[in-house]
Amino acid sequence: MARPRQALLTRERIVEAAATLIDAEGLDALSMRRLATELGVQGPSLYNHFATKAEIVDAVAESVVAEVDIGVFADCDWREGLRLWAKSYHAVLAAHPQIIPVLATGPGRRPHGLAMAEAVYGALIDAGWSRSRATHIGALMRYLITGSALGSFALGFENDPDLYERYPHLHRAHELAAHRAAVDEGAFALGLDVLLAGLSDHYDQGVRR
Amino acid sequence: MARPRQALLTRERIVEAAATLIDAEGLDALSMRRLATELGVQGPSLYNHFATKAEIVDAVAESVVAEVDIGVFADCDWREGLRLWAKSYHAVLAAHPQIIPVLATGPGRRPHGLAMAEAVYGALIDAGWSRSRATHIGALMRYLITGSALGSFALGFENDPDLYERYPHLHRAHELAAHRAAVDEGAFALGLDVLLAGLSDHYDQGVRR
DNA sequence: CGCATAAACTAGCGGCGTAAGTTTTTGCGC
DNA sequence: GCGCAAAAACTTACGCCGCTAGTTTATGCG
Repeated sequence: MARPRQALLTRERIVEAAATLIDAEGLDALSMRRLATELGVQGPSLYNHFATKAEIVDAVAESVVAEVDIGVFADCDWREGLRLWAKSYHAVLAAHPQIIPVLATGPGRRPHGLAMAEAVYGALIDAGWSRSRATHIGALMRYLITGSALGSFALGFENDPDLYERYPHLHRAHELAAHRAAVDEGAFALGLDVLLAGLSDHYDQGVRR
Repeated sequence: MARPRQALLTRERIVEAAATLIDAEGLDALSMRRLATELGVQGPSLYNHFATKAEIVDAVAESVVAEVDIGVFADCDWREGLRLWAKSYHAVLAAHPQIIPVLATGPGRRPHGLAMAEAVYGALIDAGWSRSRATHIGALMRYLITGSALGSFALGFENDPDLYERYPHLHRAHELAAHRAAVDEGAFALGLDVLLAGLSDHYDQGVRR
């Protein structure tokens, strides 16, 4: 086949297929040949639309970030805005767990990522926080959100009681594996409450820098 | 060469070389052939000592975790113990940034990882926190520590002023790239202070579950 | 109508993790 | 002291991978 009368691929179709594949089978399952097959095409044809595989993965990450609701900062207290945004972000990551490592480590210099940073940072600045404090608070929220999403804590415990015999306090740790999601939810909720309450105290006492 | 009179490889030598390679050139630079070359040996010989590449990476991660000081919980308040442990963990990650993605996402079912979990969880239980709260607090600290170490926040901003023209609050964001380490340090310090202060309040008010 | 461009193709390079089978040395049981 | 299994290196090779190069053909603009 040479050039078809109607283009088989578009950037949108590629990103969509890649996102579906990643969601269903994980990051490792995404290869250029596999993705192309999924689209009814030969591997290298993808390079007519994206320069590298990393660009495709980036675009998938961007499409996920785009799902986060950043309209929540309008007309509400910065505390409430942060809380709603964090919950929205958290929910989006929970819906797309396989892409989280990319979001946790990757850049994010694409429009939606920047728009989100702008919204968070802007809300904090508008509330009266200093530029450096706003930056720190934004980063902090990210640590909490992506960290709980990575779910690495409970994930580390295998469902094997024998493993923990030597560690008295961990003798029930194997039960954690079954409750991984609940642990991360609980830790996330606790972290969100404690952080917002603490920052709120600083704010009310005028410590904004 | 068949079997040499003196074994060329040991698990220790392999892990050490892998750690050095990862620290110096990153996770992507670690391939079985490259690592073997570094050890003066052919690629597949490594499989006489480790079953898979993942096992080697795991062992490197374990050797990094082993550097964290978990003796800090002895004879001190849980708050001070957590703070000292967090700072030690943070410092270790800062010294080995390339391995952080593995620690942030990976299991951790090896002795040193378990010993660390035991120490943290045990200290919280001994202080009177409920099992579920102790679990949540441990997870929360991990989010903060690994999140700030991943340094993904400031990393996302390229040193290109033009990029931010459309985002009024981000017009100085490009400066962040140069201060990535400082941002993560600041956010980590803020997070540690706020979290410990907040948890301390809960504790003093008897809210331990 | 002509032609640059776009979008598919095929072929192939170098690298990857790892499996299989070979050779030689070691060290233990008889 | 000897025989032989296990250990530890080797070579070869398979099937992936990301990506490059060059080819073909349809499209759409001047």
